[in-house]
Amino acid sequence: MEKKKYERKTLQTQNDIKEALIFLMEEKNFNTITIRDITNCARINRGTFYLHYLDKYDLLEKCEQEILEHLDERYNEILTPNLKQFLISDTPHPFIVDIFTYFQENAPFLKAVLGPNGDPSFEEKVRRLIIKKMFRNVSNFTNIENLNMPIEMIAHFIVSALIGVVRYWLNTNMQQTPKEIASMLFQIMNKGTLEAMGIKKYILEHNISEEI
Amino acid sequence: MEKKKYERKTLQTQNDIKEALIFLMEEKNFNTITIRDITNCARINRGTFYLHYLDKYDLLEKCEQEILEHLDERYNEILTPNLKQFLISDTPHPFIVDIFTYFQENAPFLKAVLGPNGDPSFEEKVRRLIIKKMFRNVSNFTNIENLNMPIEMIAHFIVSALIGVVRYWLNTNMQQTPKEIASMLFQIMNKGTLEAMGIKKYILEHNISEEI
DNA sequence: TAGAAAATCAACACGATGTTAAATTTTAAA
DNA sequence: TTTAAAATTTAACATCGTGTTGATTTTCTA
Repeated sequence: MEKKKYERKTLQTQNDIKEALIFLMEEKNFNTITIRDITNCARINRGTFYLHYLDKYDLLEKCEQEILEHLDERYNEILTPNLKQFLISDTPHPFIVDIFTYFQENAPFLKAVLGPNGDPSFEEKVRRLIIKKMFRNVSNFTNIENLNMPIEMIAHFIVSALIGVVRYWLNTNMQQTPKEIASMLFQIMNKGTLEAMGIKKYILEHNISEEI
Repeated sequence: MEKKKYERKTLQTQNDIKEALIFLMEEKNFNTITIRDITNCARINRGTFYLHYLDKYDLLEKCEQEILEHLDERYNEILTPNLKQFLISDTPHPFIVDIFTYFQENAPFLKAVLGPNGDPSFEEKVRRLIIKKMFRNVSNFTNIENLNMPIEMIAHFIVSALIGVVRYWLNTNMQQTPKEIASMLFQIMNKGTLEAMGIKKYILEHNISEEI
């Protein structure tokens, strides 16, 4: 109680700072953003910034940590779902739908931090988190030893593709619902890319010669 | 002739500077690297740096541009290959093999610039370049209008997955040959991820119940 | 409304930046 | 080997962002 006396004001200031950072990151590179830029944008004194954060990297990391912790908490209870839906339909795994939903809720920050002026170490942290969640039980459903490539490689393939689709989706202003985009993602993953592009079908129908 | 009199020395200095940048980027964040760090590492005077580059961002961009131009030139003559090999075998597209080969040749720089301390705008440029090359003729092999998702989305899926596999490969010190890793990538793309992970087969063999 | 917490303000030392002019070293051609 | 041009070095400079400090003002809430 006594420690949280004035926390409303503090939180307001910290929120102003974070919003200023997100606003600035949408148009200029994080490297070129100065503390003064941030405090001007947040309409606070430059000294105030240092009452809350060590430096701009500390600020960025705390913004990122917030996202990562929410993502982590949000999916700790999700159990391994019905596997059949992977195989017989395009119904996406609810874990993936929730990822898109959460990314949609935090679109401005994530668009900035995953964008060309963003922070590649954040993307790596997201990759690691998702791989941890998605692949924790994978050995229950396949013999890893029998595969002719490392399972980690497939994991990186999937997670990079997932984040790539997220980035595409954010950059095209989220024309699809989270469920729709997750369903599209699942179609590509399950059918393979050639089938998803309709190339297999087209070649059969048009009887394309072997050499072109 | 008269203009290239002393270019050997100039090129040597510029090369020293670039090598110093790559060396430093392997261990510390680009943002935290100073001009003095670079010139100390390259054993040249700090002022000399400014005879060659505007600032460290100019240096980074010129290093990146070199890679991108080589990538671009290298594949301008590659024709659309036999499409059947996409469908009936795991023989990877020579374009993809060449990407891995070129990335292997420039592993130290690419590992650094695609890594967590790297430059996300470079990855975007690589994505754009590869999409341009890979998808220039795609409408010859499928009816884009009939797809139930945007072809650009599939393009971003594929290219992000490709770069994800490249990153995995670089970070695990390239245990596979370019042809091997490209072949693995193609297996995942063509079979789909579930089949590549052996999950379809496992579930059929073990008769796993619908709910778990 | 009084007291405590938070934010502001002004001033400071510090270090990296980018520029300059003069001196020095390196290079390649005569 | 000499020599003139080119490249680099050196030292000095103003500028800017950083992070800190102590005194002051504003804001909140009890």
